Amino acid sequence: MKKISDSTISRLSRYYRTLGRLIEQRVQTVSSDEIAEIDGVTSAQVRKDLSFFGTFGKRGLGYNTVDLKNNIGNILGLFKKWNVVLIGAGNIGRALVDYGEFKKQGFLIKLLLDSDPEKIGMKIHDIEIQAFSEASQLIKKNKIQIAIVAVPAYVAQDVVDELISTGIKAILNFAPLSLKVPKDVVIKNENMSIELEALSYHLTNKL
Amino acid sequence: MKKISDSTISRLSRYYRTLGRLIEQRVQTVSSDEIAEIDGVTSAQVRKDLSFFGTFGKRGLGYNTVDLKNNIGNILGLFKKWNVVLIGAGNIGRALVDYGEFKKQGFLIKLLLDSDPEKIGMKIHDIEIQAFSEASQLIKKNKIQIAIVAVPAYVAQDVVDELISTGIKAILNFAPLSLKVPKDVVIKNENMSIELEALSYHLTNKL
DNA sequence: AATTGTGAACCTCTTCACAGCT
DNA sequence: AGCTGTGAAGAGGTTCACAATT
Repeated sequence: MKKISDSTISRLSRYYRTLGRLIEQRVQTVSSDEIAEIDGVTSAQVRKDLSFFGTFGKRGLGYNTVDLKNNIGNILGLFKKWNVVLIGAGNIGRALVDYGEFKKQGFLIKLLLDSDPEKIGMKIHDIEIQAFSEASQLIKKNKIQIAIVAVPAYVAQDVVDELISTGIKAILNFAPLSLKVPKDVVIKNENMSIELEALSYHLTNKL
Repeated sequence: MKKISDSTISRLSRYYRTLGRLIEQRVQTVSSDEIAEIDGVTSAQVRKDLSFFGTFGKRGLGYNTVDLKNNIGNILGLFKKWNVVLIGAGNIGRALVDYGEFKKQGFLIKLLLDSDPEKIGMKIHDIEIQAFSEASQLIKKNKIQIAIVAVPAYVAQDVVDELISTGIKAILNFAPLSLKVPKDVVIKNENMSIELEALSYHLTNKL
């Protein structure tokens, strides 16, 4: 399949949510222009993004909201269930377990690992914290496909290396540094500090 | 000043962290090649990013780590203190207050606002939760410059409109939808679901 | 000899504009 | 008449490659 840009994928996620809200409002048909307006992009962008994957609209009429949402859901693989391991039971880790949104979308946190002996055996929402040293067998046993890394920066690369050696191919990294992964592994970074620093930059230089 | 791309700004944040780690390791001089290698970009990219703001290196020698870190810190405005209001004392809000990293970097959460009467008066780490209805005067009194929005999607646009009317020009949004802001306001989105969905896409289509 | 700083070439993503359906 | 789908044009970002400097 042709290489699709990251920006296209993240816009598809946004259209998907937008369609969800439109459907809640009983809207049955929508034009690329309307989606574009809601999500702050151009209508050509919306049509181009969709065109990489097929033709989902009717000329002259627009898109059926329910159909388009299902099509995007399929493209993104959102109707599957994904088993997730979360490494690091600190503040961020805890918030992520609490955050119900993931579960609703099919990302199931099955495993909670930490290296701190004090934390092992404790539970967060019915999930018991287990030792990171057991990662390899637990990840296999629980058929985990996605890892969320919420550990301090100085151990993050080691944790990721270990995860990759157990066969994990998709990682969401919260540690504030760039991690090295082989090119068959996808890693996405979530870094609140970087976004805050972008705000700092704009306040400093634009005003 | 020439328009600098968002990607340049976020790479500068990453170089800044990398330089911090190098300095901890007593490294005094670094080449664009070494920074590039650590952060997974090309050396030309590093030099080009820096060139928008000045010339910080010595040909043949590279960059002094401490000087370069300070220069980038100044560019990003990281040596200022920023007063931050956090709207929404739910899971994410709570984790953000707990997360000590912000404070270290000069982002001071001064104000915690929520609309839930049950929560008002409660404290998180010495910060009392106050009513969002008081936003306007509290934001002015506390000289707040940055708002972090961690409220449910369906109220996020109203919250943001209210914040903008009080004069806020920089917003970090955790609600999973696109928000409309005037063009003199900077808004950055932090959306874990979108990154997870990108992982879902890659697992679904690449394997 | 090594490494920066940068114009030019290159590549990728976005927007335009219009033919083609409904 | 209205709106999609898309090739072509345009804009923007990245990499190349080399003169300039230490």
